[in-house]
Amino acid sequence: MSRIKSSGDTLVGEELKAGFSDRLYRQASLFKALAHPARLAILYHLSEMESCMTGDVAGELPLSRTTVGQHLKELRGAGLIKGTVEGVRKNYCLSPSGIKALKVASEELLSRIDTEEAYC
Amino acid sequence: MSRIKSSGDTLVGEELKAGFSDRLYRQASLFKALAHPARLAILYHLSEMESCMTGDVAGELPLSRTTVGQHLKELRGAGLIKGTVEGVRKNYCLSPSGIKALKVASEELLSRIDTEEAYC
DNA sequence: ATATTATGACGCAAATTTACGACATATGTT
DNA sequence: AACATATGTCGTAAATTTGCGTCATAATAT
Repeated sequence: MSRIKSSGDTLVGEELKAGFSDRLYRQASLFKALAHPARLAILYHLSEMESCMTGDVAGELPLSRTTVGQHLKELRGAGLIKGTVEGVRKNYCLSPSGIKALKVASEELLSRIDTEEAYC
Repeated sequence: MSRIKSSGDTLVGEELKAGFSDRLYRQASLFKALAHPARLAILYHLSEMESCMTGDVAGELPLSRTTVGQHLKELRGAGLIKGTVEGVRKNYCLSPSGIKALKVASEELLSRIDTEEAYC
């Protein structure tokens, strides 16, 4: 690895990792946020509920509240969801801008690699 | 791992993991294949070259030949690329069916979570 | 003030991923 | 046959991810 992992992590600043372009790193982290069934489940859940609390989701998934909290944190870090405090609880919902970024990234990738025939 | 990784692998068997639906697991593994800059770089490279050898890609990336080989293996496992033997070397290229599956998966996800306004 | 409730943060263990060097194998060359 | 070339496999080390229990904190309720 030898990757320099700073503190902020969320949307901070993409610091000089090994040798790939920032764009690749950015795209990869968006997809990484989708690379776990629990996170996909959370996104789907949020799309149906329009908003919900950590405890809520935890009840729906085969995972502990703490673990769900971590996945929520990662989704938030990727910018795909955001949360607002509402008294004791926190309300999470999909973040239009993050979803948009994901859309752009996947469209860019797919438009480049989409092909009808195999060359080998 | 502990995953039974058979030969054909791609859409094989999805055996009993924790508690999410097979569909979520399948989608997640497709996205996981895209969750590393090196793998994205390989896909982009293949889209430009139409086909290429392991050694080739390794030359383009800041990684050893062995490591690139592992990433190629993962992409192949996800069904996104395939390779044909050509004498001493192996030729890799994008796999239309795998790309198609990815396209379907990301379209499904995006159509479900796409939203104009934030609910919190 | 004292419970109760909902969360995030911290610490830890197990499982995975990532990266590589050293080998083994197979195909062409000379 | 002896060599060089292109790959895949194995073993290993380091870094990350995943999952979860335990605490600390903050907002309500009693």
